[in-house]
Amino acid sequence: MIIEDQVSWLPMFFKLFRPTFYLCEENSLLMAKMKIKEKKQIKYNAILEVSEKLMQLNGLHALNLDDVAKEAKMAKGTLYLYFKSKEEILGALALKARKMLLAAFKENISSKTSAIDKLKGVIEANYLFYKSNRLYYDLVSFYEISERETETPQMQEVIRQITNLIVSIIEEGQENEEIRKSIDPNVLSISMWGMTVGVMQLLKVKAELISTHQALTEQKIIQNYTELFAIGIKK
Amino acid sequence: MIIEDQVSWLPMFFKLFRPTFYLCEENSLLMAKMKIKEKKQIKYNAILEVSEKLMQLNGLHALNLDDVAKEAKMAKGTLYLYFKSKEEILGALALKARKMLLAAFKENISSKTSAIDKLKGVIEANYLFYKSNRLYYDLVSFYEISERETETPQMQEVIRQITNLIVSIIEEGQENEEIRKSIDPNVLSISMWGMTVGVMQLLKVKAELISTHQALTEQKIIQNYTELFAIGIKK
Amino acid sequence: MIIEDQVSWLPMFFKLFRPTFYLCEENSLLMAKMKIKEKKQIKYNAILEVSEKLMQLNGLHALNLDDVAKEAKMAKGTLYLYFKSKEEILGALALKARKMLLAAFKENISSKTSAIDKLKGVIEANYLFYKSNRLYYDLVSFYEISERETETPQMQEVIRQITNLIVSIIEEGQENEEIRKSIDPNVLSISMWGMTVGVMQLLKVKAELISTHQALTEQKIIQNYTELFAIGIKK
Amino acid sequence: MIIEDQVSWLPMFFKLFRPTFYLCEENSLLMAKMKIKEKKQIKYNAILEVSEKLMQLNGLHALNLDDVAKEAKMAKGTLYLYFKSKEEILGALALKARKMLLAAFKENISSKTSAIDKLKGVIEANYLFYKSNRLYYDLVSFYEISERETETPQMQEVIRQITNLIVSIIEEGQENEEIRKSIDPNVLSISMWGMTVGVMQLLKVKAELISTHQALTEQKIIQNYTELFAIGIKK
DNA sequence: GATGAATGAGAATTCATTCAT
DNA sequence: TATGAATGAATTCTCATTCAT
Repeated sequence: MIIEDQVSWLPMFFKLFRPTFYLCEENSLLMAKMKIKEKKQIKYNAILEVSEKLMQLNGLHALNLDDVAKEAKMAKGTLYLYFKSKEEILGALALKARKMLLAAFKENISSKTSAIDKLKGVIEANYLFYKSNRLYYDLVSFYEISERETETPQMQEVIRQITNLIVSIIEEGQENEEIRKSIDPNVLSISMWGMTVGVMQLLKVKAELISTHQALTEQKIIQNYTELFAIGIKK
Repeated sequence: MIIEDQVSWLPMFFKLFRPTFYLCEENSLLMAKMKIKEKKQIKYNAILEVSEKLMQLNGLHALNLDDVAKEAKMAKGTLYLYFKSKEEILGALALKARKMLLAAFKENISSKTSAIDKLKGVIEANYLFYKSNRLYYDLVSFYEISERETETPQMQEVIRQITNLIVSIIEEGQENEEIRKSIDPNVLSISMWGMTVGVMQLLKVKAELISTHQALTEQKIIQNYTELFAIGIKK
Repeated sequence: MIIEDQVSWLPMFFKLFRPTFYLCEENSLLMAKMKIKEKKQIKYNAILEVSEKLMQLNGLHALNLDDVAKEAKMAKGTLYLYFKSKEEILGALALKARKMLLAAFKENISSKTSAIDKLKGVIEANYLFYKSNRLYYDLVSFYEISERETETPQMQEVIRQITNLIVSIIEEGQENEEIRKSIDPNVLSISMWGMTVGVMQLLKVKAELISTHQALTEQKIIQNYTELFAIGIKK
Repeated sequence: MIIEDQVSWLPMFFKLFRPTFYLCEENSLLMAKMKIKEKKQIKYNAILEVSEKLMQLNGLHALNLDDVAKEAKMAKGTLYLYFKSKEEILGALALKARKMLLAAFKENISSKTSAIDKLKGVIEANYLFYKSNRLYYDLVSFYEISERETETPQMQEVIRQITNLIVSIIEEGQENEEIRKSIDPNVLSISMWGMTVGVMQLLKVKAELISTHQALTEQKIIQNYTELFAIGIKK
């Protein structure tokens, strides 16, 4: 590196300065680098935030890079410095959404002791996530219900973590004699994921029907599903 | 139109035929009307058939009215005499798909005696329908998992019939002491629909994952889901 | 067809009118069809003319569909009703250019009797074509000097005709003992084509050099090339 | 720049070295200047090498400054310190290509004694150059067949040298009574250049046609052209 | 009823060049 | 010198819908 080279012709006694020198050099370089990184991160985030905002206004599919650029006060080309394609923007948000969901699961589980309560907690967390982060929920299910070829390894990794989390709860439940041992944890994990996403999706799509039908409320449906699931897996 | 214009220059003596013409007017008018209706129906169906064919070839979303018109040997404008919009074509096919699904449910149930077997039959029919009519299944779930503002009353009606069918099975099961009475049939009906669609969707989206994971097969997942459901509702 | 059907219930005596009727019908239909075809042709030509004009102003490569649409007072989409792509516009003009060149060859040859004079005529026609139809010449050589994958069969056909024309002149010359028989007509035909295009291209590219160099004129170069060629092939 | 800045804070006693430094100043300044020039040259060359490499991979027209910068491990802006524009990079490479071609001519001629053999040698060298340095050949002909306003004096100079070389061979041939004296050497030189480039271009563009046509091979065409040319100019 | 030409707003992506640091 | 983020015009192609005939 440039600096090293220069240092090599510095007279011996000058090297006394090196410690201080390096400290401030290191700091200033580091700070400069950090500033640049931060700036990049800030713009990166700005694009995501604007995209999110626009999607919240107009829906997942109406996202349009012209609008994003305009709203983010950037040139359209600039977007492409941060994301290779529109798809990548969606992907980044979907990744974020999945991570949020995983975090929500972990959070909701942490206070539970029995395996079945934990699984109920996962369903509940899913529901709460859906209720409080509609766009993010949509992003999760968008990639979950459509066959995108564009799922990145990172995105798959989060799903894997979610799956593993559920599988480990199930196994724990089987060891504790809470859950029937005849059920393969992998199979249960995936069908639970399907059922849960399906029920949430239904709440979303049939929101109007549900709100007008006296016997139906979101809570009742969730509760019914949760109980049914719990009974179904119990020993 | 050209023909009308020509008729207008028909010579006087041609009007002699009018009396006879009038005599059979009622019938002929009816017949004419029927013919017209039939003709309309024929074209209407032709458009749907062509659309279906093209969607089967290229997928749900690749449908393109230029191609439909060309394939149906009509002008593009003609399509708009039979359907207000592209959306309406999709809607009509989705309606057909729902009707087919309802029929499949009824068919599969007919041989079953116990309520729980009937409900299992519904799940099975759903799966079989998914396996054998991919496009129609897609059409059902496309409208089921996305919030289309374009669901027509007719489409809702079929869903109502499906719901009613399931509700009545559940009620029958409760009377027979097969199914726990604490469950509200309406609630169960809707959550069953959600779960089932969700699990099917998962099979579709995660097909690759499932096929590469040794512990997973479509059958196992379906079976696991079905059993879990059956146990969950049993008395 | 509609018209046939109606005719079928026309009373006998009305059929007397048919001849006249058909005549005018036929005429009017034909005329309508012709009008439509003509209209299409007019627009098709308009697009080509506008493209040609713009290329003449800004060069072959600056052609831009926005400008074409604006200049032709059409919507951009309309262009795509007449041409599948920008490439096709270029191709159509290049085809026209090749046809014009072939015609120029034939025209210039027609008055010549000896084979060598005919070949000289081809070179001369090439030069005259270049001088009087610069854009078209560019279009010919654009496709001739760049490796387009987009040469259509039609375009290749014209080149084939040009080649055949030259081959047949050479063969004729060999029969007449004008041209050495040791030369393969196919080989000569193609190298003649290469040389000629090359010399023209040079005139074009080095126009400035030529005009400033006292010993050089286009005519001298062409003449020198022509003679050299003639001597080179003579018996 | 960083280095300058640091030097400026060097402690006083470091200046003791300055006398010595001054003694050799003239030299060192020269050396420094040379080093700077060399450094510049190194980067300049690096850019050209990378550009060449990328063009060899993807073709003449696919060159893209983003890629160049990345591959050369420079910032994109840095490219503009060494070249005013992308065009200038191409120009520099085209100049190199022309120089290589001139060198190839000289090399191939050196062993020949008769003027006609030398001219044949030029054609042969052209063909060999085309066969073995495709990119460079493309660069030569790209500037030779398209009217770039960007031909620099340097580039023109090389062409002048090529022309002079050929002119002098022709004159030599005329003195030796090998070549007809009626031909103006300047005219012949330029038409020979045109023909030769044209035939090579044809080999390139019609490569497929040639390879599929039984009567045609590159060698036959070149040979036919060469002979025809030789006969055409012979006394 | 039927036609099909015309529309024109989109939409995604590229890239040579500039310029503040 | 060197950087590299930012620009933004440029460009091709699509397609649901309309409307004059």
